[in-house]
Amino acid sequence: MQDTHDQNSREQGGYAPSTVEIAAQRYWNEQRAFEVKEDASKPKFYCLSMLPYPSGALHMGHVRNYTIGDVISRFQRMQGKNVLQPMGWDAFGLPAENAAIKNRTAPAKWTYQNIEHMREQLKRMGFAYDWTREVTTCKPEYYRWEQQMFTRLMKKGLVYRKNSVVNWDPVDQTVLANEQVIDGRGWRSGALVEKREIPQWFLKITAYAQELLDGLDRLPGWPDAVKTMQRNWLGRSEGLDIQFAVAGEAEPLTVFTTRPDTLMGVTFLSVAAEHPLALKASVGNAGLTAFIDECRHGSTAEADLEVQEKRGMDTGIRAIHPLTGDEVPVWVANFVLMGYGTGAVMAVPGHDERDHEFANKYGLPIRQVIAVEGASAFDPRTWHAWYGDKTLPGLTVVNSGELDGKSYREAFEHLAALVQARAIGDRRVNWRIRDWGVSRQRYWGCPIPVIYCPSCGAVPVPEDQLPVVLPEDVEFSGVQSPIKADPEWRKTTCPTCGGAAERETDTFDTFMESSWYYARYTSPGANAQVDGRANYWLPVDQYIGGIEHAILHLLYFRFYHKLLRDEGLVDCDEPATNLLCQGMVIAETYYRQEADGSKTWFNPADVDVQRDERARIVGAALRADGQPVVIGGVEKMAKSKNNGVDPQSMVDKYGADTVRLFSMFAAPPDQSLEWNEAGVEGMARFIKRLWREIHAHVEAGTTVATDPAILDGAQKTLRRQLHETIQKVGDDIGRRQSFNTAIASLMELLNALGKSDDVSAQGRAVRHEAFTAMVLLLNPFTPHVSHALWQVLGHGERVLEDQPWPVVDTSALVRDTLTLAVQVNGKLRGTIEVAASASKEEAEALARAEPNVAKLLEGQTVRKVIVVPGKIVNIVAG
RNA sequence: GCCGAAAUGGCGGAACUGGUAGACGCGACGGACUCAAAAUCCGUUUCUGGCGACAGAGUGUCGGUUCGAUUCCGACUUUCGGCACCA
Repeated sequence: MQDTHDQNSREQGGYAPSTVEIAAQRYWNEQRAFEVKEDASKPKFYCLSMLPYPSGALHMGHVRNYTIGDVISRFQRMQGKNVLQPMGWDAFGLPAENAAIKNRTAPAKWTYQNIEHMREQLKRMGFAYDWTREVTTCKPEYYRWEQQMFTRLMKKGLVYRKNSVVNWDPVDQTVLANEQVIDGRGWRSGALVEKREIPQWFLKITAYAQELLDGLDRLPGWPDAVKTMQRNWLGRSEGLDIQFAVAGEAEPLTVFTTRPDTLMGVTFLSVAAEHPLALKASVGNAGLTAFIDECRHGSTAEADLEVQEKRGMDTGIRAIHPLTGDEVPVWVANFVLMGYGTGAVMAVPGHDERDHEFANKYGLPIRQVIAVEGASAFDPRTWHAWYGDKTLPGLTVVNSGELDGKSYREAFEHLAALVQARAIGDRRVNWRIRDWGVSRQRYWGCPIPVIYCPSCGAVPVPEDQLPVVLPEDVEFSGVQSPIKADPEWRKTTCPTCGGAAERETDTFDTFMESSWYYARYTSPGANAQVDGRANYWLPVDQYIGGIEHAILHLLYFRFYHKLLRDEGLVDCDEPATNLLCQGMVIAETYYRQEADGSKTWFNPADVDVQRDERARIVGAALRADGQPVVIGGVEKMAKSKNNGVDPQSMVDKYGADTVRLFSMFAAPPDQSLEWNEAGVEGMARFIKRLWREIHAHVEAGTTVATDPAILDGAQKTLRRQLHETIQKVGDDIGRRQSFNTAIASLMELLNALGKSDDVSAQGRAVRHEAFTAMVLLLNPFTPHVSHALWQVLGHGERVLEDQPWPVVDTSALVRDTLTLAVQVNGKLRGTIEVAASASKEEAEALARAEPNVAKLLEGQTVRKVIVVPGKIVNIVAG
């Protein structure tokens, strides 16, 4: 069906986006243009965008992500590469369960419907995907290999089960995700959330921590910000384990510290509320029991724990300081986490900021044991940054007996030797990263392939019994997982002894599926997790996704790749050589304050803005009633602020090429992109203009080939701009990934072409050369209109990705003269034209002769002249 | 709180390796075409002063290095992303 916009366009000169786009898409489809096979004769290029969660409809974040990937894919194919660009669905997850409760549908049905719809939307965008490799992670033919890998890792000892803390909703009797805990309460029940320990499965990512850290140095194609965040997340630290004997206990309390040099400043120890010692001390101690119970409330999220008020209580237990033999009290503190290290830390309030705050609050002693040359006086009441900085030059240990006068390193080595000799500790490398907890107490996920046998324990499901299939046709209320509620599903027999046994009813973290999908795309239909084709395509040459995945997904992705490698399934060490993290898509928000204090949010599409005489926005009004609305600022597109712009409506109105072009033009890929419909119209104008200019050019008759030898000055200048543009667009896409400036230079070229009205044979020849190149240069961004205009230019119907990228004629780039800026004392005072061959002396002479400059130099002494060839002359005078 | 980013005209952004700040687009203003409108085309558009040539100021704030700083260094402010069960 034709929309009105197309009809208008047709009357006005011909560009009808939906006709053009559907025709191009049909042609690609018929040609199977983007299906690829392994081909050893060509360099391969694997371009991968993070797969979407099928939430219902494509949003602008998807459009942006996938347009970047498509631009890079089409560009690389035009460079002669064998390009793989696949797409799939990260189909398990919490939103399907929420939708299921709301709509009374099974999560599977909702998910599959969403996939159908979103696949059509992706196709309408014209992305060059090889759909024969599509992956849907909630299907047994996908997740069975994930289950197989897990059972193999169990046998290798890379999997273990231990107790771990979850958010427990005591009213709904269910585990909550961090997202479902709002201000310490369950989002549905409103009940105060409790921490509860339950047994869960873990993958030993810590066994690969060192390799994950070292590997970052071999990833020059990853952004430094991501590598830095991963380094800090891994958090390698060298320190000592030190044992403190506990009065009346056989077992000592072991703490890990990176600051053994401050050991003499220890005035107490802190343990987590869940620490066995704390629990033991609380028996018969009502106050302590109440405090520990209170620590159980609230969320498990680290951000919440870090900002909560630091609180503690003396357990009454006394530890023995290993150097002095003095008694030091053991406190329970709410900021010590059982999951970190040993769940116990030594407190040095003189030289640790958190301990300092804690000690001042509870009146615990504060001791200075570190001095720094030239630093302020030590005041136990007031924290100064130098107290806790071990890297400062001139740091020496004080008030510490045998350690006095030592540097950080000397004290560290001294104590390392001492604790080793006395067998009360050792050197240890500690990591901040914790093992990956993969158990989820949810239904819509991949079943964990484990069987619990009363006599054999936890047994992996044998490979010939995989997959363990998740039933899809279920009643879902949300109170409990259907496979947990069903007394029959779990019943099975033990693979080892044959006795009655039960299946694990937890499912995997959905990061598990998204950690290896990139490898599965290489091996569609393989009767293994991946097959030999993986080593043709891997590693991924360009990975594209949101910066919000900088740590978790991208670390699990790297970890899982190493697991695949160590299973002998892939050869390389890292999954992706280049990474591009795109920014968010944001939009203006508008609202009205309601009488009850709530806000009603209005979509930007329904609001008009008002401006003052200087074009500044001074207000906004709802189009429907003309009454004012409050401008709420630019924020990430979200349902809660009603500022989402539906890509479908934009494609219907302007066409996919315009939407693609705007999303690549409005901002650099790694920055946030503000959606602005007036800007979209600007892109539509550009495409329409190109369409009109090319049609007008072709209708004016035939052309001859360009003969550079006989061009006049204006023709040479235009052709130089053309070849400068070819050079810039190739460099901007291929090296800089600066798509917005590539498009800007194409707009400048069209502006220049529009200004020339040279109808001579060579004038038309240069225009023809320029239009032909432009259609190819624009093809990665606007493939549909390029497909149509290529035929208009008389080149026949082609898959343009098989046309070679335009080649720069370097002889066309030569300039006879250059413009230099002339500064006096660093301030611009004029410009001069110099011959390209001019010497520094000639440039300086011309600069001094420039009238404005000469006037300023009158009566001044020239002290120095700096000439930067081709750029600037700076005359320092006074 | 910790880790990582970002800040430039009325707005989105450009300036790639320290060398003419504001390319390109939007918006606004003026004009052409039109009976009129839409569409299209042309021109102006950082701020202040000046008829003008031009002068002064200017890239979040404060300070530094340099002949020259949006770019490098130090301190700070604000906003955004992540913080392990949202994906």
